[in-house]
Amino acid sequence: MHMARAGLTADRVTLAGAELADEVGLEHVTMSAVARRLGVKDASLYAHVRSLEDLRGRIALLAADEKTIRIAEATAGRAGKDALVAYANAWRQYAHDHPGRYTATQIPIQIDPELVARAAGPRRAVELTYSMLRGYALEEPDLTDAVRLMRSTLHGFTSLEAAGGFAHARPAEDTWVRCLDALHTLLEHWPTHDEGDSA
Amino acid sequence: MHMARAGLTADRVTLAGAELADEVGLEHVTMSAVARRLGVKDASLYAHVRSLEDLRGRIALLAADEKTIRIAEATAGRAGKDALVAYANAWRQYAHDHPGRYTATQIPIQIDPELVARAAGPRRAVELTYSMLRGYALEEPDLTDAVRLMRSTLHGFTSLEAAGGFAHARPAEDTWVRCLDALHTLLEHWPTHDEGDSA
DNA sequence: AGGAAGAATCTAGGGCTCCTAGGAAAACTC
DNA sequence: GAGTTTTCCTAGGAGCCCTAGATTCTTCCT
Repeated sequence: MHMARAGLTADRVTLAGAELADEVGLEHVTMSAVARRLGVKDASLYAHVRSLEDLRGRIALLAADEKTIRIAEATAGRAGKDALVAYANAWRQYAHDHPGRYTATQIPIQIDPELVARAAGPRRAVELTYSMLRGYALEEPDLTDAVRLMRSTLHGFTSLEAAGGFAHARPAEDTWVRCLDALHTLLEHWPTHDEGDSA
Repeated sequence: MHMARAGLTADRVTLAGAELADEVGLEHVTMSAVARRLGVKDASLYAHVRSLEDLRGRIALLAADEKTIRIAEATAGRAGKDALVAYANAWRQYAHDHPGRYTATQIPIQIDPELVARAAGPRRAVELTYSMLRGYALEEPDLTDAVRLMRSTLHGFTSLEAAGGFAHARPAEDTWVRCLDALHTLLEHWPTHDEGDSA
């Protein structure tokens, strides 16, 4: 008699937490709530996950992996502005589809280093940005700066959009398209260094 | 005998919460912690603040006000790239000086509307961006798009920087300066619409 | 098949948090 | 100085995080 095993595992717990985050917001992802969703007592989760903070970190890494995969698929075989647009749209779409997971991405890094080492997501994400920008003729350190600008703008836009930062006057979608245009032309005409600040 | 009155008020509670947020992080701002810092029992706070969520909202509005004031002071009497740089530096500096308050800014809006109406911060912030960008020859709707791009990039950069998103290879400071250059030239050569997508 | 070893889950409980209800004490008003 | 209002308190319920130790399920060995 009695219940069959729930078949928990660190990954299943993380997934349940991620789903919950998308549904009710990351701040409402609690041990008890995840346990309830899995039909299990909260104490049972601690065999698979060290703490709530650990769980949040795992959700963040899961999100980073998923987002990276989406971007990789979207940009595969594309170059130039095509690649830029595909990259950016995949980023934004992921944030829309998985708002809870995406906000997990933003938490200041306090994740088990061993776990981070095993997750390829964040590292590959940066690499993808680099290779996507290789279509534009940028040399280091301009390339690094461009990568950072790129990531800042995409993150800032999706983040502000999710927080309701854009008043309704003009559709965010239209602004998005124009911003991508702007970024593209900016990357094509990246201001070179020796102008005004060198002796 | 007994204690003298603590002299609490909604603003004093909010300020204590804001200070605590800067010291230990917004997620550790609890009713009990704020009460302890004020030398008071946690139940006493509920005479001034509706709930923890309400308190967080008040901290967010306080931060928005303060940030706006700093930006206004920094850009006063400046124009063009001067104004742009002053604006951006004030933004970033505020995030550095008050990390807890700044992250409060990012919480999805769920603040008492009556409170929001009384706080001029967020509205003035957008107005300031508009007037700062008037130096560049932009017409609507390009102006709105530029404002949004501007805010997205600044928010994204400071947010990623605070989260440790920039590996140590190149100093974030250098990238920052170059990004402002890039934004400036972008605003001067904002891509006009009728190119490629109109019939 | 029987039983030992190991893993997964549960029960019990401590400490902390948010928040409410109602009482005591200070400050203000006249 | 008495009454009113405001400020702060004590008391307590409900929920959450997490630990310790018991219990049940699986697996695997012989």
